[in-house]
Amino acid sequence: MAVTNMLTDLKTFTPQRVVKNLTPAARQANHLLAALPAADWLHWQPLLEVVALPLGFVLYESGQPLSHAYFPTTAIVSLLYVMENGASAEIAVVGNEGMVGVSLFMGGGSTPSRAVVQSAGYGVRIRAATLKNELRYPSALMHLLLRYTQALLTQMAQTAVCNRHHSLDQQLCRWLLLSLDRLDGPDLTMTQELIANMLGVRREGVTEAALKLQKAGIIRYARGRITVLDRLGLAALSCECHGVVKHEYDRLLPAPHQTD
Amino acid sequence: MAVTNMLTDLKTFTPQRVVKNLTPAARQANHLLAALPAADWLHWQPLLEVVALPLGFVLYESGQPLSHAYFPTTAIVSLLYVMENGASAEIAVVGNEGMVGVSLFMGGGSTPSRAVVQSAGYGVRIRAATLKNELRYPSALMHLLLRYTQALLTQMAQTAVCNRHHSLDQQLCRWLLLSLDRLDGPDLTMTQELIANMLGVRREGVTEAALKLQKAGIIRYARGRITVLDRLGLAALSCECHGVVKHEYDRLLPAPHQTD
DNA sequence: ACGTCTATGTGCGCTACCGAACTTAAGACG
DNA sequence: CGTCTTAAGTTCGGTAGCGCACATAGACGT
Repeated sequence: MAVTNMLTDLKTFTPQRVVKNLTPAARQANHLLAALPAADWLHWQPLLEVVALPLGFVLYESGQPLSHAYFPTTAIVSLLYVMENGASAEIAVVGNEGMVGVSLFMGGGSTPSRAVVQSAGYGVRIRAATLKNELRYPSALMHLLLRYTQALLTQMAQTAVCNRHHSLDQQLCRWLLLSLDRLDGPDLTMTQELIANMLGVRREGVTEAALKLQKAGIIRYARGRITVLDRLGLAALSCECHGVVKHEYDRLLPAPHQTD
Repeated sequence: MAVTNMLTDLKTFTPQRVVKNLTPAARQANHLLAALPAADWLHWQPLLEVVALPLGFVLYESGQPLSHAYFPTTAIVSLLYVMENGASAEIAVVGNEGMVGVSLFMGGGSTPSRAVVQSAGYGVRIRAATLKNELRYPSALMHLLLRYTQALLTQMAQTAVCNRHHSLDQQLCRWLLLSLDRLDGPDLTMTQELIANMLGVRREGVTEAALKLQKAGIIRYARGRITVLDRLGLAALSCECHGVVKHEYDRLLPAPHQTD
């Protein structure tokens, strides 16, 4: 098993605190926060702070207590599991639709996985103790987070099934779609090496799969920059997994009702 | 991809209502119920009923609203995902340590997976509407269930990783250990065909793996009856996955404090 | 006792993916 | 401008698991 794991070699950045206040824009940028009733938002707002999340930043480490919960806005975070021998696999992706650190309100305080920033950007965070304290009684956010957790559960289940039954080609398509859903444009900054770590396969395998996609005119890429040219083509080549997960997210977390 | 799926061919039994009242024994038989403070138990007891769960009984179907939540006592339930082409894979196992139907209190009401009785036995159930209603406000059971859900999350994540990285041999060991943990004795009633469906592999693959284990004197089996002779041997051949999951269950759901 | 299921064992060619070693080429940086 | 680093492409032998076809052998009903 490949013990080479780029992710473990990356420097551990500390996130840059951003001093500017939470703008309404920052709120709208995360679907969970955006879905909060206005009254709740007024309550939560002073407890939140915007932080930069650089590529490779580790939000929490396997088994370690979480210091904060994060609501990504423009960043994408991978939940990944690193095994004893160093091999890794992504078990879920979190972007502006979700939250990192569900174990905080589930009661465990930690999980045997690691959260790493897969695509640099910004997020909003809240102190672990604060969140725990605030969620002792039911609230709109609590219910929202529970529904989100169920969606996360679905994503993990689907990952398990996909790992078992689908080809690397299909999984690459699924992964690209999953990332695309959480980004603004069609471009992602991501080397094949990193994708291989996420999928838990060889880098060479990703190269071959990516070549096929490029030859088919579905993506274009060079040196860590991938552009998706044909989203529908991707979806056609992907396994059902992406669709199922997306559908479940839509069902559980309907488009944020605009309360501003 | 194998479209043969024994599980879909099994007759759908209706569970036999058991008239006798909930004895203290029935409560102790499920760890979650056993962990409830005595006062809470008095509250919940009249809402529960004991049911027989025969092999192959479907507790809930993918995407369908749940009618009840189940707390297995002697039965074991598989959460499994059936794909469009009929291929299947188990994403988690639930025995007397847990509960089937977490989506009820997570808020979704359904999940894109199926719950099937993998080992016949008994369980305690509660009506979906009742549970939902009772859990609108925080309670001991709610916190317990949330912690349990986090353990389930870990199990799913580990399944995903295991599917990716470990050999069929190792996975069979993991699966046997997972089942053994939820049974009284060292015997399980289970054909290789069914195990193959759970693991999402060929029946022949299971045959070969099982042969190795039998030749090594670790298990003995014949026609749907498997006896584990050497649990430590199993654990030695298994991947780390079983240990990680068990450890996390123990951490999140400590041994029930005896309140009777 | 006989035929019939059903569970298990076995062989065979095939494919996807692995592990390793190497090449090529595009930025980065002096 | 030349050098270094890193991303991506290529090749090759090995292997785990697949799909398929078929053999064997308990269990069980009549």
